[in-house]
Amino acid sequence: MDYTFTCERFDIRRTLFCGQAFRWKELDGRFCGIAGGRYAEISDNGDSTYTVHGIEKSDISYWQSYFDLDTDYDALIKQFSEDEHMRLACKENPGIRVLRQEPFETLISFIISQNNNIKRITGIIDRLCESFGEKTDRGYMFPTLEKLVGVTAEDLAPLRAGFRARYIVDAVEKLHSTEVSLDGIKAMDTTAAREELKKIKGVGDKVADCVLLFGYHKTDAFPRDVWIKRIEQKLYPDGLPECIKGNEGIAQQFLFDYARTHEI
DNA sequence: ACCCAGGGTAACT
DNA sequence: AGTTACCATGGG
Repeated sequence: MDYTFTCERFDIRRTLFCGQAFRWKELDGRFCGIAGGRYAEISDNGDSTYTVHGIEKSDISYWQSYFDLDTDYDALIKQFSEDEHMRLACKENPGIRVLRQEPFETLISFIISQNNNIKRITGIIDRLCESFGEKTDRGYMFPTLEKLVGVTAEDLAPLRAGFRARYIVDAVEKLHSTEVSLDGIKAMDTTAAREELKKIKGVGDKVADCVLLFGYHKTDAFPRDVWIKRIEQKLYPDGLPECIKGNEGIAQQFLFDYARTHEI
C-alpha cells in the first residue's frame, strides 16, 4: 500500500543525506532505502505531502516514528531562535529532522564513520550489507548481530574499512556476549548510556553520542565532530546557549549543516 | 606529495 | 589531566 503524510517544511533530501543515515538512494525522483528491515520508496509530492510507497499497512507507525513525525520542529526552531546563531542556522535549513534509527545499525555505522568521509562511509556500509545482510528482491538488509557473530577482521577485509574492522569485531563480540546490551541502554540516562557504549573499542564520546541521538533519540546527546568543534570555538566560546538545553542533539543537526555549507 | 574526512587509542609528558 | 603520533583508505 501507499501511505501519504503531511509535514510542513520537511526537507527529506537534506534529512536523509546530511550524514545521519547512510542507506538511502535517490532514484528517479524517489528516495529508496531499507530501515528497520523494511523497504520503502518515498516521493516528495511538492505540496508538503510525502508518499511512502509499497509498504505494509502495519508498518505505517514505524515510518511515522522513523521520520519523527510526532515532534513539533516548528516549536523547537522557535525556541532555538532565541539564540541568534541558532536562528540563522535554523532559517537556512528549516527542514532537517532527526531520524529514529535502529540502535545496532547506528552503532556499526558510526563506528565506521570515525575519521572518514560520508561518501566512503556509505560505500563501506553498502559492502557490509552485500556481504553479510539478507538479500531481498529490493536490496540487501543491514546485517543483524546474529549474521555477524563470529566474523574476524580478515572476514571484513573486503569492506576496506581499514582500522575500523577490528572495532566492528569488538562490538559484535561484546553485544553477543551481552557484556554490552543495546536494549538495556534504552532505560539509561544519557551519561550512563554513553559510558556503556564506550566499553566497545572504537567508540568514544562522539560515536557514542551519535548512537544515542540517532539510534535512541536521546536528544540531549551532543555529538562533537570536527565541524561542531569549529562552531563551538567560533560562535560559542563561553558554552552552548540555554535555549537548546535538553535538545542539544537536534540543535546540533542544524549547526552541523550550517557549518558545512559555510565551511566554517 | 600533502591534507582531510561526522575519531579513538595508546603512549607519552 | 592534557597533548600527540598513529591508525587504513580514498578523494581533492
